[in-house]
Amino acid sequence: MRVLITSAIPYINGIKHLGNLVGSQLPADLYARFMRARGHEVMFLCATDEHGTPAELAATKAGKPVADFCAEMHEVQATIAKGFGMSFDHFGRSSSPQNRELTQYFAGKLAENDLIAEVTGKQVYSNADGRYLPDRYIEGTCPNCGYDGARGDQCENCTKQLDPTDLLEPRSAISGSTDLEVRDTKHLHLRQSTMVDQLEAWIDSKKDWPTLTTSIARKWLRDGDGLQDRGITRDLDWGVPVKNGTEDWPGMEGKVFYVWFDAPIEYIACAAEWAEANGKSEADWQRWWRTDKGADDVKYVQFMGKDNVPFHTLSFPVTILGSNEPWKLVDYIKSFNFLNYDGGQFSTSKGRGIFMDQALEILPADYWRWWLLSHAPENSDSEFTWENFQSSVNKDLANVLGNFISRITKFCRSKFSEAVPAAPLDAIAQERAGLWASLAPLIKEYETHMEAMEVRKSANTLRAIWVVGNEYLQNTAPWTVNKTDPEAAAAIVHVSLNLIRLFAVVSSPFIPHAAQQMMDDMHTDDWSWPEDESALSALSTDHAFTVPEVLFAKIDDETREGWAERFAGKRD
RNA sequence: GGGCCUGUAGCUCAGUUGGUUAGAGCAGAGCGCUCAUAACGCUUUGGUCGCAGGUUCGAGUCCUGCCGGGCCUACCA
Repeated sequence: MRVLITSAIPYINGIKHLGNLVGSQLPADLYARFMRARGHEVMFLCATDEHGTPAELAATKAGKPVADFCAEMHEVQATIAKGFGMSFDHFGRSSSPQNRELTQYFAGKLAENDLIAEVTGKQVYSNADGRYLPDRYIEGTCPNCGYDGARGDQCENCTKQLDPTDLLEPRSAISGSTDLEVRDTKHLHLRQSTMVDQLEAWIDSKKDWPTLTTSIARKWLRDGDGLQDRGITRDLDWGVPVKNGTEDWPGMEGKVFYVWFDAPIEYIACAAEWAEANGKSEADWQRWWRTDKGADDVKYVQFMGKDNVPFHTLSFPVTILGSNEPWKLVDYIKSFNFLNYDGGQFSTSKGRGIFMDQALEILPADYWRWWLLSHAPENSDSEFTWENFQSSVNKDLANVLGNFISRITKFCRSKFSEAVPAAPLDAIAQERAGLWASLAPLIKEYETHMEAMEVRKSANTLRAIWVVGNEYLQNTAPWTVNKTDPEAAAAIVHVSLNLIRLFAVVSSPFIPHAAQQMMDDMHTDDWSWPEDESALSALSTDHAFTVPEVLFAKIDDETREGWAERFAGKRD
C-alpha cells in the first residue's frame, strides 16, 4: 500500500499559530513519518495557499507587489515548517504554473460535463479602492441593532446575517471610502446541488470517518435548502485567470478563480511541482493521483481543522467526481477541533497566542510537537496553558524519557565503559525476552492507534512504552546486582542500551529531532521497526555510544511565568 | 433562530454494540530505590459520570426536557 497524505494548505498572509499547526500539518507529519517507518511508500504534500483578497491586502500593507510578497512569505513558512520537522516530500505553492494549468483544466472538464453555470449577480465596487469588495470588507451600521461596525456578511454585535446592501452608510473596510456602488458582474457557479445524492451516498459509505467530518458534511448537504451552488470565480487581479481548459472564457476576462476552487487542486498540482523539482516525469506523479495510471493501491488521507471540512467533503469532491476522469478521491478525512489559548482563542488577526516562529525561538520543536500532539483537539476543542505545557514537558520528556537514557548510559559509563558491555549470551537472551514481553503488547497497541490516526491515544501508549524502560531498571536494579554479579548486571545494561534505540525508532514520528539525537548518541543508523525481540539486539557487544547531553531540559517555574507574561498580549 | 459537538476525580482525558466493585496520567499521601535531569518504581486518597425525568432485569452509555461550554451557519480563508 502506498500512502498519499495532504495537510490543509496554510494561507499566505502571515505566520500560523500553534492552533493552525496542530490541526493539520503536525498530525499529517506524524502519520507520514509513522507510515514511512512501517515501510510504506509515502507522498506527503503541503503548500501555501496564496490567492485571494487577504493576500492582496497583506501585500499592500507590506508595500510589496503581491507576487513578491507571496514568494517571500512562502519561504518564511517553508523555513518554519522545516524547523518544526515537517517531512513534506514537497512544499508547493498554489500560485504555481502547474496549479494554474490544472485549475483551468478542471474548470474546462466541469463545464464540459454541464456542472458550471454562468450567473450574473450584484457586487459592491469601491471606486476609491479600485476593486470589488468581498462582503466582509464592507462595513456600516447594522439595520437590526444599530451597531456601526457591522460587516457586510454579518453583524458581530447582534449576529444577524446581513447582505452588504442591508448596511446603513456602508463604507469600505479597506479605505473607509463611502464611494461605493453596486455593479452587475458575471461569475461561474459550481453546480454542487446536482450532485447531492452522489455526495451523500459517498459520505454515508465512510463509516470509519471521524464524527466531526461526517456531521459537518451532512449538515451542509441537507441543512435548510440543501447544498447550494457555489461561486468559483472572483473579480480580482491575483489568482488563476479564468479559462475553459486552455481556451479563453468569453465574458470572464479579467476574472480569476476563487481561492477555494484552486486551493484543493493544488494538492494535485503540488505532486506535479514535486516531479519538476526532483527531475521526475509526469508518470511519476500521476501514479499517485490517477487511478488509471497506478494510483489504485494508494490510500489518500487528508488532515485539516474543522473549518476546512465543507470544502474537502463537498466542493473538492465535486471537482474530482464532476471531472468524470479517474482522479484519486480522498479515502479518509481526519479533522480536528480548535486549540484555545489560555482561556480564549488563538487569533491570527488579533495576534493572540503563540505563533510558530515564536515557539521555535523559545524551545526546540520536539517540545511543542509532543505537547500539541498529546493534546490534539480530536474530540472537542482543547486548551493550551503554560502550566499544563510545563508539566507535560517536564514529566513525560525530561523525567520519563530523557532521564531513562541519562541513567542507563551514565551507569554503563561508570561501571563498564562507553560501549555495550559483554555478558553471557544466555543471560542477555533471558533479559531480552523478559523486556520484550513487556514491550510487545504496547508496541502493538501503539501501531493500532497510529494506523487509526488516534493521536492522543498513540501519545499515551508511547508514553507507556517509555515507562517500561524505567520499570525494567527498577525491577532488575543493575546497580545492586552489579555488586554481587557483574555479568548479570552487564546483561541488563546490554539490553537497556538497546532499548534506547528502540525508543528512538518508535518515538521518531512524535519527536524526530530527539530521536535522531538518540540514534546519533548510540552511534547507529538502524531505524528498523521493532517486530520481535531481535529489535533489542541491534547494538551488539562492544558497540560504542556517547553519553548524551541532556536530551530534554526542564522548564522551571520562573521561565514559565516569563513566557506566560510575554505571550499574554498581542504579538509584536 | 437553526444545526453539530461537548459536560466523567482538584487538572487533562479514556470509557467499544447498555452488563458486576467507573479507569489512566498529572497533582496530593505513604513506602521503596539511590543508577539518573531531587529523577525512577510500587501502593494509595479523590467521582450522586452537568441537572431532572423516562425506557430497561440493568443506564456514564439509549430517549425527553433543562443548565453550562464550544463550533458552524455558505463572499475571510
